[in-house]
Amino acid sequence: MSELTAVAVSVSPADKFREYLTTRGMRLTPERKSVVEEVFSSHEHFDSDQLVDRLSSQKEGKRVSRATVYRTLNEMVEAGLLRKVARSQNRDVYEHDYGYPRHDHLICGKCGSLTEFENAPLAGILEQVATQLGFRVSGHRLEVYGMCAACSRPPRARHRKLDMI
Amino acid sequence: MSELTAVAVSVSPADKFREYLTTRGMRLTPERKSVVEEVFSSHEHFDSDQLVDRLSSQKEGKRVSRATVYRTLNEMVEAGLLRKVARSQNRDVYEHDYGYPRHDHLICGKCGSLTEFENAPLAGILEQVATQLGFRVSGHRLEVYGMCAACSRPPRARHRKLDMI
DNA sequence: GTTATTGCAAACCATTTGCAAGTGT
DNA sequence: ACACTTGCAAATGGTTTGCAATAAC
Repeated sequence: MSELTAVAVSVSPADKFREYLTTRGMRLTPERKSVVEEVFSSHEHFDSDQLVDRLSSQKEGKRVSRATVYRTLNEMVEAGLLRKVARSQNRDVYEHDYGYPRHDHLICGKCGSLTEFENAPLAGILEQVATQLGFRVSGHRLEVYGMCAACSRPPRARHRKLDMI
Repeated sequence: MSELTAVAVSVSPADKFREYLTTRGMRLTPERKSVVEEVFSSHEHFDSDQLVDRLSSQKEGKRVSRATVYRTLNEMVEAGLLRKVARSQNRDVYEHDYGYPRHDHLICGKCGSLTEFENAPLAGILEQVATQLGFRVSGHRLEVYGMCAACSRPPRARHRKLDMI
């Protein structure tokens, strides 16, 4: 078993961030560390405001100013740790882009739930289309709108066809 | 040949808008008419600012205040005439949603330009994925990010130096 | 020391809104 | 008269930025 592999998968978001910061002559300060750790403590989507709240309710000196949160989030996007996934209620929404597989979303118009899915052929199609138009792809965002399984199901027991005869 | 068909396709955006406005007890004022007509005078994507400019440079009394442009654009989205297609340079970008085929976009991260494309297999894939997850699709939004042909080209190549000798 | 970084408050900026004056019926 | 509209200017609200104080190297 390769040690390299073990090492590769064990690079924490904070380490990955430090790596990126170093190449830009920047440091992984306590504030930035707090932000990265808080962000990667849960896989939920979030916006800047929610993150500031979560950082405010921390025990001790973990508080980080709103300005620094914004600045750090931008750096994390640049570093490939986060991705702006959508705009909801006039706010940027982020999700993990590191240690998490690429995926797209089914968005239920009724209950608002997000369902993630992966589809390999998709990327191929996009690449092909883009190439034809001389466009260099760096990423994409795909949101499929409709109604999720739960919301499609009638609230009560389903009507069995036989009952209708 | 059916007259009904002829009538159906001849409904102008302005008429469609008036129809919608009427159902809400609103009127197709000269200002609103100017906006609709300017918007549908070209198939290009546009943002509010560009539209205000276009309306300002009109000959006579066609000028419409910024506030009214914003208000009217929102109504047109509600009426199904326009669609907010993306956010570019921190601005909402609109495109025709009436009398125009469905398509997706390549978005250049450098110059912000939008390129449209149509791809039939795409819808099939989405339908298939969704079905597997019990999701009923009603629509989607796909934005492909990257760099457009013009921006990928080295700066020199853009203006041909030979012409300047 | 020098350079990066933080927090605060102010600035930004696209979009929205309150309101008084105007317009069509 | 009445209800809808407009344009102006002011407000909103998420995000960015200038700057002086602070911390890491």
